[in-house]
Amino acid sequence: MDIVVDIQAKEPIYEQIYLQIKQQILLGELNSLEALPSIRKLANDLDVSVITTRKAYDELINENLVVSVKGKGMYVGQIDRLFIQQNYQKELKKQIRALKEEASIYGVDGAMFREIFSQVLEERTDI
Amino acid sequence: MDIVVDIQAKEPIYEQIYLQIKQQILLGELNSLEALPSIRKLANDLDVSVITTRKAYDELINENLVVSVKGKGMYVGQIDRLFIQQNYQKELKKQIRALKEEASIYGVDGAMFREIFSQVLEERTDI
Amino acid sequence: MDIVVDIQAKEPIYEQIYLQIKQQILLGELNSLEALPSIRKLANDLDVSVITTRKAYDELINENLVVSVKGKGMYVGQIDRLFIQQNYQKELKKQIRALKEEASIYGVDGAMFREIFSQVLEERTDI
Amino acid sequence: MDIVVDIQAKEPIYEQIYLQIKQQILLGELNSLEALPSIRKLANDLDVSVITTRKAYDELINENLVVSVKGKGMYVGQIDRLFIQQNYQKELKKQIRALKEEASIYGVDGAMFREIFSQVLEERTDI
DNA sequence: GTGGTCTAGACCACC
DNA sequence: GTGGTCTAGACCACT
Repeated sequence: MDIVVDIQAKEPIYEQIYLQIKQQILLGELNSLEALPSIRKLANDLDVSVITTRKAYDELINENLVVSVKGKGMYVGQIDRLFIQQNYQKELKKQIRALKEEASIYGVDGAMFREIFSQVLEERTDI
Repeated sequence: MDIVVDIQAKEPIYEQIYLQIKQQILLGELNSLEALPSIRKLANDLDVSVITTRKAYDELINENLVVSVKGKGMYVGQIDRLFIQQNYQKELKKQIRALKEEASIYGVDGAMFREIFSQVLEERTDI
Repeated sequence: MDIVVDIQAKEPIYEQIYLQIKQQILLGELNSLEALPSIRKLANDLDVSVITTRKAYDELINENLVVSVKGKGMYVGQIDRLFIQQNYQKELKKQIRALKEEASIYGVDGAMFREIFSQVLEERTDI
Repeated sequence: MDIVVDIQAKEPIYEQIYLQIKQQILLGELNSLEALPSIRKLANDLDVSVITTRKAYDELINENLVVSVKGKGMYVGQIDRLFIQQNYQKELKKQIRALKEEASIYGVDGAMFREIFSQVLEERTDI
């Protein structure tokens, strides 16, 4: 489990932890039913408070990505990738809409927006 | 000057004010050197505290969009729209890249991303 | 009399007017006993309030650069250039000291300060 | 953290605080990521309002000299001293040029300017 | 009248 | 405990 917390970032620390675990689960780096570090151990490793790691796990449990087994620890849940992806698509649309609206403030119209978007999509992605 | 504040929104009030004035300046609805409502008048009109309108103006001054003249009032600064738009385009590209990377975590590949993007762009924007 | 007021400048308007008249007197562009525009005319020409031009003239009178003749108007005073220059030298030293102190904050020591100073002094001044 | 505020000084209190913290950061007396006193503690120690210390910190955050971490406190940012010093040197040159030009108005020519400058540089700085 | 500075409170989210 | 936001007052310099 590689997790890095950036104290300078504007997102809360618990969200950084939450996002990184979520990402590793979705990418298949952590497999279903695999054990995760305990709240206390993770807090210790990252040098943050127990409350912070608990909050991160709470969100993951809430989204069924992680299951907590009393007396044993935290485990990666059974993932329904299709469901998650569909949910994400709604979120993605929202974000694109927000971007488009912001762009219009700066005088970037639909055509220009599409052009910029295409440029980015055509960039080589390997570093 | 049409400014609307939603006291229930999660964005700070001063940010709402800041964004709306910024938008009107960037869109050219307010011209360079044109007078803006005074801190007190705006606070009164919007029924918020003087500190809140001041903070909004402070940010605008910080970005050189507004100049404050002691004893006279607030004025729209001399804006280089082209420069601002070019800077923004770089920022926009960064954000699209981040979105694309995030999407790949959720299993949304380039083609699907482009498809979702097109759907959003074709939405009617008036509502 | 060419006077320009910059509403965006951070110095008060009365000070801008004061400084420009003072400069023209010191440079000999305005000669001793020459008539100056009245407070009201100047206020009108510059599109500022009478109070503002009065304040500028008050300072000039205070420094004996201008004399006000009741019922007639404002006139350039008899200038003691040597006295003014000596006074200014004290002011100049203060400013250089302040600059030097500020420089030390940024890690610019005496030698570096002298070097930068020399570079500026050797610049061609025309243009 | 030694900070002294002079309530009688003409500079705003928040600026005094801002300058002294900035100085200590730039001089390396405070290291990157080191914790700074909290807004409340500093306000208490200096016997000024919380708003005043906040404004000082706000300016420092604005210049990326300080980072604020919600729920934890204020920390010294990661500073690129070389970059800052180089930027400052440009600013310093501008100021010296302005001073030189002002001096010429008062009849202080290049040689005299250099002489006055040398006198100041040779003053002992400890007092 | 205006903006610039300052005070003494308050509630919230986060750690 | 911390910083982020907000309120309702105040005095000053400038126009």
